[in-house]
Amino acid sequence: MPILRVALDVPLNILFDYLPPDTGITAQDIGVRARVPFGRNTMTGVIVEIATFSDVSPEKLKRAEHIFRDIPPLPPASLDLFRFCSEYYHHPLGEVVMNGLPNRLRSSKPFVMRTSPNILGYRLTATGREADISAIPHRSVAKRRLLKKLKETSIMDSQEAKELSKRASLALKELLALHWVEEIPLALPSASPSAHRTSSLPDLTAAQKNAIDVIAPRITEFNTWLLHGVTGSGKTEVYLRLISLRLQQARQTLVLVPEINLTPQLEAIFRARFPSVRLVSLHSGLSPNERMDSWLQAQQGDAEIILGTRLAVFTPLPKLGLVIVDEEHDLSFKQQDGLRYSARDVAIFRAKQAGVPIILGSATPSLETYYNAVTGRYLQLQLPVRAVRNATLPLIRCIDTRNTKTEESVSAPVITALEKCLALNQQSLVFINRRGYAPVLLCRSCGWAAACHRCASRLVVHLREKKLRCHHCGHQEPFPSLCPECGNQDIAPFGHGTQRVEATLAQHFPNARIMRIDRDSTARKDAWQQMLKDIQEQRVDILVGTQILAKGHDFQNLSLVTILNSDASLFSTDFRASERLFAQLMQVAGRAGRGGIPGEVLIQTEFPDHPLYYALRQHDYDSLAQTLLEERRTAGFPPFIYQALLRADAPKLADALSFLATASAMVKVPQQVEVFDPVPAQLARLKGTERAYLLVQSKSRKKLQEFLGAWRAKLDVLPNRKVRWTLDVDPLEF
DNA sequence: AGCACGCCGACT
DNA sequence: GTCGGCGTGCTC
Repeated sequence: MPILRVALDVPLNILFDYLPPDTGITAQDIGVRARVPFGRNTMTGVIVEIATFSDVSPEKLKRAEHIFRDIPPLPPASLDLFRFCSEYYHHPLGEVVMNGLPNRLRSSKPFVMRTSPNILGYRLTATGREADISAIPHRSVAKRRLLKKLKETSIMDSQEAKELSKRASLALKELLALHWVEEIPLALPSASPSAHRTSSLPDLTAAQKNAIDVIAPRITEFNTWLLHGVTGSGKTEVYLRLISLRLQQARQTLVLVPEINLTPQLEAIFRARFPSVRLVSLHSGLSPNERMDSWLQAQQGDAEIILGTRLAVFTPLPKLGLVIVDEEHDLSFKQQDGLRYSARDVAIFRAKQAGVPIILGSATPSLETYYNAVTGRYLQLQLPVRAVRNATLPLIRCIDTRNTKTEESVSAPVITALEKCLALNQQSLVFINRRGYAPVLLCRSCGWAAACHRCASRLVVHLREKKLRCHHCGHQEPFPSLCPECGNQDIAPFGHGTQRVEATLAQHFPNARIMRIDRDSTARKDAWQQMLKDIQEQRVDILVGTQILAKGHDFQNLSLVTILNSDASLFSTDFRASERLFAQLMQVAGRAGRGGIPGEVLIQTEFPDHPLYYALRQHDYDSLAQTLLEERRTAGFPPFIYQALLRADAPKLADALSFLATASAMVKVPQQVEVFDPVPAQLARLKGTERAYLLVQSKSRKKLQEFLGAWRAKLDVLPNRKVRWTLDVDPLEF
C-alpha cells in the first residue's frame, strides 16, 4: 500500500504520512494538494513524496480525504526549490511549501478552474442583435453601454467590458442568461517573435551594447551577472533586449522588483515594448483571484514575463529562461518574518537549478554581491554613463552646517538653490527620510518624551492629524496639551520630518506648488500613481519626501536634489548603516538631471569630510565599496563571514534572554563556529513583545549550516514556555 | 500553530 | 458544588 507523505502548514519539521484515498493515487500525484484529517480538523497540504512504507505505526495512519487534481501538480523543480529553502533557512518544509502557493490553493475548497478573464470574448446572439436597447431600464447603465458597444464592435473581451462599467461582469451575466450575449473563447494573444516591435528601439550606449553582447552568447547557461550601472544608465533597456532574446526562444523571464510601487511603472514599460506578449504581475496588492490567475498562467508556461515582488520567486516556471533582480541591494528582498528568505538569493538558486542566467541590477550593489563580483564568482558588467544623450551625473556639493546656519533645518544655500530652480521652471526634490512633523515630542520642563507603550520607541508628531503615532506598531493617540509627567505646558515637537519641512518651504515659497510624498500621503489607493502623474505633467514644483522618491523613477524636469539630514546613520552601531546610507543617497542624488538638463545635489551635513560624502561627490561607488569591504574584513563582518541569528520573542525580556542562554549552553560549538551571548534586539520591544537574539557565525558556510541543522533538532525538543523562536539565516537586521 | 486535556481559584 | 485560568502535549 503506497504512503502519501504530505507537507502541511504547521511549524513542525516533519512530513505527515497518510494512506491513499479510496479513489487511489498514481505516481503523477506527487506535487498535488491533498485534503487530510489532522488532529480534530482537516487541512490541505501538498504531497511531496509517495513512499512504500511508513515509520508511523499503522493504527495511527489516517486516510487522505481528497486529492486535488484541479490543476497540474507542482513540478519536481518547485519541490526541490522548497526543499532547498527549508534546509537552508531551517524552516519547516510544510510552511515553506504553503507559503509559496497562492491563497486560493491553500484553502480546502477545490479550486474551480475558470476560464481566464483575458481570453473570453463576448458577442451578441441573433436574439441580442434584434433586441431593443430602449427596452432596457434607463438605470441599467452598464447593460445599455455594453449592448451599444457590442453592436458597434461585434466582439469585446472582459477587459474592455470592465472599462465600460464597474458592474460589467454582473451585467454580462444577466445578458448571458437572457441569451442576448454569448461567450466565445478568444485566441490567446500571439507570442510570435515577429510580433515584437523592432522598429524605433532606442539607441544603445556603448556600455549597454557591450553588456548585451557579452551576455547574449551565454544566454542559455547559468551565470550570475552583476549589471552595475549608474543611475539613469539604462539598465532597463538591457533587461528588455535580453528578455526579447529569450522570448524568441519561447522562454519565460522572471523579473523581481523590490516594491509594489515599482511594478506599475515597469509593467507599463514592458507592455509598451512587448505589446503582444503575455505579462503577468505577482505581488501582495492583487486580489486572491488575480494572483491565482497570474500564478496559473506562469505555472502553465503561458505567461512569458512574470513581474513581481519577492513572493514571485516561488512561482513554478516550466520554461524559465532568464531571471532579473532589479535593485538587487534593496532590503525588501529579504522577508522579515516567518520564512526569512532572501528573494535575491533564492532567485540565484533558481537560475542555477534551471541552468539560465540571472542578472542582478543596481547602481549600488550590496557589498555581498560586489564582493562576489570582484572575486569572480559573479560576472560584472558596468554601465558607467547615463543613457540619455547629454545627460550627465549631477554635481554633488556638501553644505557644512557647522558654519552655515539652518532655519527649521533648511540652510540659506538650499533656499537659494530652490529659488533658482523655481525661476527656471524646473522641479526640485527635498529629501528627508523621516515622515511626520517631528520625530519626538519633548517636555522642556522635565525632559519627558512621548513614547509608545507597546514598543521601545518614541512617538512621532503628526501635526496635521493632531496625533502622536508609533511608526513601528501603528498605535496612535491624541496630541496632549500638557506634559503627562509634570503638567507643564511647555511641550514642543523636536526635530524635523516631511510635514514640518513642507510647512517651512510653504512659508518661504508661498507661490510654489509643493507636494509631500511619504507613506502617509501615498497611503490612499492609487494616490501615488496620481501624484506621479502630477509630477510628470509638471503640476508640481517642489517635492518633499522620503525614500519612496528615491527608487527607480524618471523625473525628466528635475534638476535639483537637496538632502537635509542624513548624518545620523554615519555613526550607527549597525555595521551595514554606511552601505545603506550610501546606496540611498546615491539613489536620491540620481533623480537629478536625468532628462538632459544638468542636475545639482546639495547635502547638508556636519561632516562634509566624511569618506562617505567624499565618495558620493565623486560618484565613486567602487572606492567606497573597497573601503567598506576592507573595514568588514578587519572587523570580521559579512561578506567575510556567514551569520545566522537565533531570535526569541517573549512577553518578558528575561524569558527570551534565558531561553537563548539555555539554547546556547545545551550545544557543543564546533571548531570554526562562534556563538555569541544573547542580547536584546535593536528595537527591544515591538507590539508588546520583547525581542532578543543570539548571533552565530562562521567563516565556513558549510560549517555554519551543519551546526544550525544539528542545533535546530535540539531546539525543536527544547521546552520553550512562553518563548517563540526562529532562525534567521543571513540576517540583515539585528 | 491550533486544540484538547487537565488540574487549581472565585462565583451562580 | 461548577466555570475557566493557561501549562503541557499531540498532531500521520
